[in-house]
Amino acid sequence: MPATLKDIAKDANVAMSTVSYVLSGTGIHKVSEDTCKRILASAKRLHYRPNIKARGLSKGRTYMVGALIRQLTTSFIPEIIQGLEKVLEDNGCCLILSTYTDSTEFTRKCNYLYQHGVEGVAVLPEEDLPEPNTGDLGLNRIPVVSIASTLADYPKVWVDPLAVGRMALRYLAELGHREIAYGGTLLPRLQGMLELARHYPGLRCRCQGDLTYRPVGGETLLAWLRTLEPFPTAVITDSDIDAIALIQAATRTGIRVPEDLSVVGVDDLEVGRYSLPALTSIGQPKLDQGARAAELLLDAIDGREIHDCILQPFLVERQSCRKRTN
Amino acid sequence: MPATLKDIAKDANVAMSTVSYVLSGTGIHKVSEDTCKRILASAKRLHYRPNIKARGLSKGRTYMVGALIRQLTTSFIPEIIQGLEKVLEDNGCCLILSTYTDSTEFTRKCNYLYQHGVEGVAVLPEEDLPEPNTGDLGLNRIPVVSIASTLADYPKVWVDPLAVGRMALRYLAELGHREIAYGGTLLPRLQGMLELARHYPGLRCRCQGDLTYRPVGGETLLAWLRTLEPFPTAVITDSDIDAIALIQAATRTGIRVPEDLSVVGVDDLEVGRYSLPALTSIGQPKLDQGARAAELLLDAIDGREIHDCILQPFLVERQSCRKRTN
DNA sequence: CTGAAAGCGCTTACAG
DNA sequence: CTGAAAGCGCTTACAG
Repeated sequence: MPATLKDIAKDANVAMSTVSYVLSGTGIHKVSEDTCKRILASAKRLHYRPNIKARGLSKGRTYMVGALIRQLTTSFIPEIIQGLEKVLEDNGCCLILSTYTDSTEFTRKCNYLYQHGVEGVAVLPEEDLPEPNTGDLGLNRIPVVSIASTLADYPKVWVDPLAVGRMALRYLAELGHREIAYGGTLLPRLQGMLELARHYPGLRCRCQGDLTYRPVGGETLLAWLRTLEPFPTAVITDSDIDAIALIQAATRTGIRVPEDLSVVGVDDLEVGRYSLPALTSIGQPKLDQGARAAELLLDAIDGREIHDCILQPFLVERQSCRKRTN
Repeated sequence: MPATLKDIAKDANVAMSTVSYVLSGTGIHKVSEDTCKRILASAKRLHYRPNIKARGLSKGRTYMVGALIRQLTTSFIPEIIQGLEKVLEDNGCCLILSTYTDSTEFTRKCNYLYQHGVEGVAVLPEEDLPEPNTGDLGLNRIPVVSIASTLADYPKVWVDPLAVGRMALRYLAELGHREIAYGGTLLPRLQGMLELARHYPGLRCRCQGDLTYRPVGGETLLAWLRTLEPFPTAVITDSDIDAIALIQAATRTGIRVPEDLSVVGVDDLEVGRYSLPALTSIGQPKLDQGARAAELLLDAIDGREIHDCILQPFLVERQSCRKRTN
């Protein structure tokens, strides 16, 4: 078993409090250099490592932060988590991972995290899923930050969706495209596109009639594109996954990407590099979102007031788009 | 602030110990039904939730387990983590996530996890990276289990590599292929292939001359294939990522997959579904590996003896292979 | 500059 | 059946 403060105190022949002062650094200035050295030596010799949870108990802290996520396996979540973890660790906290699949489980996991004593939690819901019952978290009175989501009740870290729409549209417009389809369902992104579209005479940007409906799979998206007259020369999807699925469906039916159709995805997922053609995408900062969320959480835990953090997307140009030729 | 045992005791007008007995369930039989009810009522009314870390302090436990991983973003790690987390949560423990990039950081993270009090740790090194200094973990005297790796010093959960090799080769052999290349570098997998190859007259399975060398990217792999005479009709790679990269390189140079070349990947990653053609792969159980590792860890923490756990791979047939025609 | 003491929120023999 | 007390490993006024 590990050495405790008491062991060190005995070994160095001083009071426990003195040991605490030097080993925690909180009162090191009021201990004589000599005593200090003796204590440090004992600590080293006995391989002392502070028991963080005991420290927490007396300071009313746990040094734990939770991450509540839908799916670790999809999309850009893992990178966000790494960003979170990095900043938390740098600040002496640890990250507890918790996943849920539905709102019942969400509630259970809130309790679970809370009982384990997390001092704050980062929520990462995915847009295409029903909103979790956030009351569960509010109940506990611990700071919450949502990441990459529009979850209403909490401070959030996210990427400006208007900028995403604008960036995708501008890229295609500059390539000469004038018949552009938006295959997604996010209103703010669409808004960004439409606002910008006005600046390009003759540019038409069309979307699906039912924006509450989320197309499942490339076939569905392709079927919708086929209803457009004329057939668009470029399409913007809501994610790289959608874009790749669309490319697969198109390729199967003889539509060539990018020769016949330019495709822009969103997220800059790793899979985009493995698709054929490699996918051009509007990327969103991932590590950064996690890191910023961690900073907000840490601030809130320290009692500081926090505000939403909006990050900007970036363009990743690969091979799925080309200049309009026809 | 949350209600404590003391609050409940005062509210229900009994001793703290009595409250502890009923709320923790450890002595509920020795408390009268009436007292019991009063306590339960108070607890509910004051929204009592036990402070797990305080409980842990007196029981000498922390109910925390760590996962030490190289990269959360690649490969099948996220699914393994989900498997870990599920079983841990079911057993009242929480999962602390920690990532490292090199052996210095590995050491730091070991200390970090240890100081936070984890009772055990699951290590998930990736094969293509230098082995971390596992002594760091041993020093701490807490149980360690390695997952999906050959890390020597610890009990492990992994997939039988011979079976992986056998399964890939059998599949291609049954499709009629006789000139098969193994583009990976894992000896046990190769061994599985070669053992099985004997049963197919005329089958030749070739590998790279330097098995310590890990080909980077599809171009490199393709270049190696081109040195073979005759050009193989099928190739087995070490991962889906390698396989997809190879397919991209091949496609670019006019080699059609699967018409000219059948390709089998390993891991059954999600990206395999998005590649063109969709990738046939030897899958490995992921959630299961995580779950089994968690069980082992929990057993070891309880002081039980544990043994390696070997799982079997499975075949996921998609479109990157076809019957040999030439 | 140093130490005895109380407290963080729980558990668990031990006595009654 | 119930309660007073000590202890888990730390921190931090407070007194000397």
